Amino acid sequence: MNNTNSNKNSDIFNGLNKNQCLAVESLNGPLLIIAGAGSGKTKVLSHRIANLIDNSVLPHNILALTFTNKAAKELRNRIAQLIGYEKAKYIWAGTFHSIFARILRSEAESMGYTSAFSIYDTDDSSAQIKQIIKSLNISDKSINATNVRNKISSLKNKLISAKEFTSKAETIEEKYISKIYNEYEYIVKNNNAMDFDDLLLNIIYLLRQDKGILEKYQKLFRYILIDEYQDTNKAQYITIQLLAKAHQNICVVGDDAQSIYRWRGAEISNILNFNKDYPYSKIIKLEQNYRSTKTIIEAAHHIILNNHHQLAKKLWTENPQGDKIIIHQCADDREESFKITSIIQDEVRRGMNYNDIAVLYRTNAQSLSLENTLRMQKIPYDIIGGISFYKRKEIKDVLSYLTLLVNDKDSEAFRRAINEPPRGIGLTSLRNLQLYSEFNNTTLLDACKNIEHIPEIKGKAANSALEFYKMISEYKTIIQENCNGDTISDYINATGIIQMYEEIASDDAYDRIRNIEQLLIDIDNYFDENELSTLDDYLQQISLITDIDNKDLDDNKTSLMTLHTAKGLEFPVVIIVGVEKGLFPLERTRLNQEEEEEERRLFYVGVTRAKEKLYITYALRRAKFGEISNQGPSKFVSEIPKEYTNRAFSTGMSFTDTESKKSISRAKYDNNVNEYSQIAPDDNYSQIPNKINSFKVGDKVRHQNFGKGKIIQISGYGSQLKANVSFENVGVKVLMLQFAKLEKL
DNA sequence: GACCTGCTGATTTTT
DNA sequence: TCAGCAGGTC
Repeated sequence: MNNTNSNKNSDIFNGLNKNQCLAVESLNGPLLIIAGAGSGKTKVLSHRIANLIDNSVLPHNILALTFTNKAAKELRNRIAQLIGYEKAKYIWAGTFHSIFARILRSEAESMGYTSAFSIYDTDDSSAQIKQIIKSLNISDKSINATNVRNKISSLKNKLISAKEFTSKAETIEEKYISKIYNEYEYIVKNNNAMDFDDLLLNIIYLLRQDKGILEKYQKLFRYILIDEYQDTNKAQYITIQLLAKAHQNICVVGDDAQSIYRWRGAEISNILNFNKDYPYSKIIKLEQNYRSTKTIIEAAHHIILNNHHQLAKKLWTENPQGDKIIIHQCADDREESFKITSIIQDEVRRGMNYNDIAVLYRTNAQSLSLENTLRMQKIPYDIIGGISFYKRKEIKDVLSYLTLLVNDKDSEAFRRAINEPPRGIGLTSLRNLQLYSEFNNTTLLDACKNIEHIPEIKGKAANSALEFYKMISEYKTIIQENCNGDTISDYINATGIIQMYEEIASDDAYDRIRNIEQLLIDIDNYFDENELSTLDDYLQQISLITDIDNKDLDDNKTSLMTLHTAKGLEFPVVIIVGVEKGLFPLERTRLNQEEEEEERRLFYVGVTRAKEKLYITYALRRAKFGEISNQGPSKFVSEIPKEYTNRAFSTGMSFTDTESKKSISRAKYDNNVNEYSQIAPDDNYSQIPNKINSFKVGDKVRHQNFGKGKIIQISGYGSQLKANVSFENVGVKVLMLQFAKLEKL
């Protein structure tokens, strides 16, 4: 094939600038594309892939890796638009984690896993580590599960195995960590599970363990494209090298100025040294920005100039000059919140929609006081990020029940499921089950099956352990034969978890039931759409998606999110808040040049999200950990040349109205339904079957578990419709009609 | 095994 | 300030 395209397909090159064309044309050999913010990176990637296919490369020979599902989805859509879905679907386009999981699944046996291995998220890992700390009897205060998990994760990202770390460990703390790390490695493998880091690591082990396998994938992935290359860690870097070694058809796209994940192992040197790793590489710079006004681009440029380590480039745009950046100094965080709401209101009055506006902050904690004010002023908003749906306790519990059906080795899933609802199997019984299973080399579930051989567990505990086993194995058969929304729903009902929350009957419990119900609806939809899929397909897929992937930025709501989350997005109006000393850049980065540069890149990312208007706010006083702290504007503010800014100062108004603040400040965590914020996926409940509206006081009914009873009171409305039912055998229960499946007698 | 209380420590978090 | 959890009590 020619390196330059002779038979230009007009669609592929339509609307591309010179450098974009160059990038799309250069098909063979190593290529580094430095793509500044808003320079059409995804466009270039998708058009380059289309061009590969236009030059007779088969879709399944192309590997395109991104960091987020969102980026992957967008890339896939754009490719499909260019070449049609039929061809596009064979391209290996996805996140590092999902593509690697897919490969590992098909090669699982050769690595001592089954293809239904579980994928542990950070919470699962932490829980497992907590368990290990307990079992090793480590009482050292400095050893806590989250810290150890982070430490182990960063070791894994640097490809340092437990064994290797053990030989290096010097301090007492390191020795403890190496002990935990060894145990963790062993247990997770034994659980037939991989954590997020393992997905990256095991690929390397797989490719290194067997030359045949390496060659197989080198041949398969003849053309490799990597998005956000500046964010790759060592494991990803090595995998890419292994795969690209033979053919060197590797194209990486990135922007060192937007590298903001150093703290989780990203090595900016990977992009800075690309031309050393691949000596014959071509470098193409995309410097024309199509997103922002001249003012914003110029300001961003001056900010990033303060960083020393970077690749030379200068973003420019043909867009209009645009408005100046407005910097608001506020007396305190209360006033800042009001300022933000008035900015939003003004912009809406001028014709913007709420969803044209984004508020970006450095730390999640900042969203709280902001939310209060937004609610009071009736501004519709949506928090992006934060607590994920899939991390909710009840969701994880239900998923654990499902996991046990496909991976009975998963002790983490077992531990979650066994006592939710409480079955009278406490810590002591659990420990005995564990001892038995370790001694006899069986799963915990098998230990339940053989409960009669464990004399330490008797009575109620023994009985319910056996029942637990029976339930799991019964549904394992049912769901293996017939995997769909109905059988799974039956199973979850049989576990008693919904009934448990019905009995608790608090608002919180009803929220949890609704979340479970939402999950069951999702599962039902999944199996409707993917008839050939199995339960482990579903579980692996779900374990790699995040909340953000499901957020609908098209809803007419203002988005609130951290600066990190905002990467890759754009909004006509952006408000960066809390740009003050000690908060942004964070206090602890003050004396560390590298960390400060990363904070500056984060600020740069924030600024370049704005298309038309940028606001920056800071407060002179802020409540921090219950104390008032005084600070001035961030040094970043003064790095923007004055010619691009307009400054506004505090009016000196004082806000003493703290009552309303208190009453709603918890709402975020309470997951309340309200008309201004969509935190839980509540909207799907607007379609309530009419059936439940037909119940009235005095009706005689039957409940699956509670038997016969009579409705004595009805309260709530819509999805919240509840009935107080007096049952013949179990007394009065409050039930949500939507889920109680009451039968009219 | 479930519940209460008092202590601790608190960045960012693509997967 | 305030959520999460370890450790004590019933």
